[in-house]
Amino acid sequence: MLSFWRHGYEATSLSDLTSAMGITAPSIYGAFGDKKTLFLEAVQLYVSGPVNAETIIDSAPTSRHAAAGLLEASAVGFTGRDTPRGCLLASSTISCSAAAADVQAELASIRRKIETRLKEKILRDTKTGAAPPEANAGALAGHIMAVIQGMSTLARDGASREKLRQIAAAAMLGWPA
Amino acid sequence: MLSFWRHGYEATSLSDLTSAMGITAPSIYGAFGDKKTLFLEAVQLYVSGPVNAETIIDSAPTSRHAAAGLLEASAVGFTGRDTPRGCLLASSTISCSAAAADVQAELASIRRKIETRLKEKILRDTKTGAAPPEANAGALAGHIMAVIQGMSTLARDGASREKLRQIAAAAMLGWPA
DNA sequence: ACACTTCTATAGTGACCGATATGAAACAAC
DNA sequence: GTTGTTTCATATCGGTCACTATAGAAGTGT
Repeated sequence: MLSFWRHGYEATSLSDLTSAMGITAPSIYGAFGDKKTLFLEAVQLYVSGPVNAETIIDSAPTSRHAAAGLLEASAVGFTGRDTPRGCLLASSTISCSAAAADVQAELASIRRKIETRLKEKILRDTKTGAAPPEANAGALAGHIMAVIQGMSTLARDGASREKLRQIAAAAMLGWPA
Repeated sequence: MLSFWRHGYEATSLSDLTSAMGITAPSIYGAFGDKKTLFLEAVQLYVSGPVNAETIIDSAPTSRHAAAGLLEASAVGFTGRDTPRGCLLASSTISCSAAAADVQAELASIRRKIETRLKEKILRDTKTGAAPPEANAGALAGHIMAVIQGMSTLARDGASREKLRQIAAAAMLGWPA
């Protein structure tokens, strides 16, 4: 999975996987079917890990806390010592061939779900008074998602955890109320 | 070049290029040397085109105008009718094999140059009074770059030009002064 | 001990990758 | 008209891709 994280879906070859996992190709195909399924199961592990977006959003008291929590988790998670830089979900199928368009769409769908969940959290806050009623929930959620995507690329380019934290702080400067 | 833009550096094959350019493989190698050089020349064309980051930054009256101008140019450029979605510079080497690490580093260097130029514009404004002296130039510039990176991915995922404009507006809400 | 199932490794499938050697066609010089 | 040079396409290079057919090893039940 680290190979998928580091090099992306298509640039990771079966021989990369066999040598990293310590098993041979027929075992992989017996257990997972094909490369695509193996990748999507790795993604599923990633997005439902101990620190995952849905949990952060749902357990936050307000949408502001949710946004800040997502950004902080990203700053930490994208610069881990024992993992590749950046985000598996954000970087592994950004550009790929037409043959992988369905995998790309699958990951885009996961990203959209996270954005929608954040947007609805903001919307609820505008109704309860925890956020100004005129706040543009779609724009705010989209902005946070864009920043997270960008932090992934910056982490891959070598940005430090502290730099990502400063970017997160700059992103939260415009949060309403 | 559109093939590089749409599918990225490694996912674009020589046969994609020959059929798109209407010439044969030996002609490409005679003219450019290899695939890597051809790609980097395409990137050079892209980043020095009629609407390019350096010009936007340098011709803006203030760093605030520069940031807003970069975001607006991104919203428009990433959703063009006759070009692939997103940004060639932001998406074509996000994840690639170890063999393309040098190409990846080259594009990262170009992105860093743009960020540095924006940061220095902000720094100058903090000295002339056009921006508050306590503004964190590095964080602000990094934030704008992250948003642009993220807008590229969102555009690829299908976000409309209007959606990107709203994200840009949300990103500028926190701009100081 | 023996038949049977399960698992995995060796070896190889056709297809495509980036990059070229080779030969034919077009053109310039005289 | 002949020669030398340049241009470009056909055909092919070795290598790697995702994937699998085959066969042997390990384990189980009786």
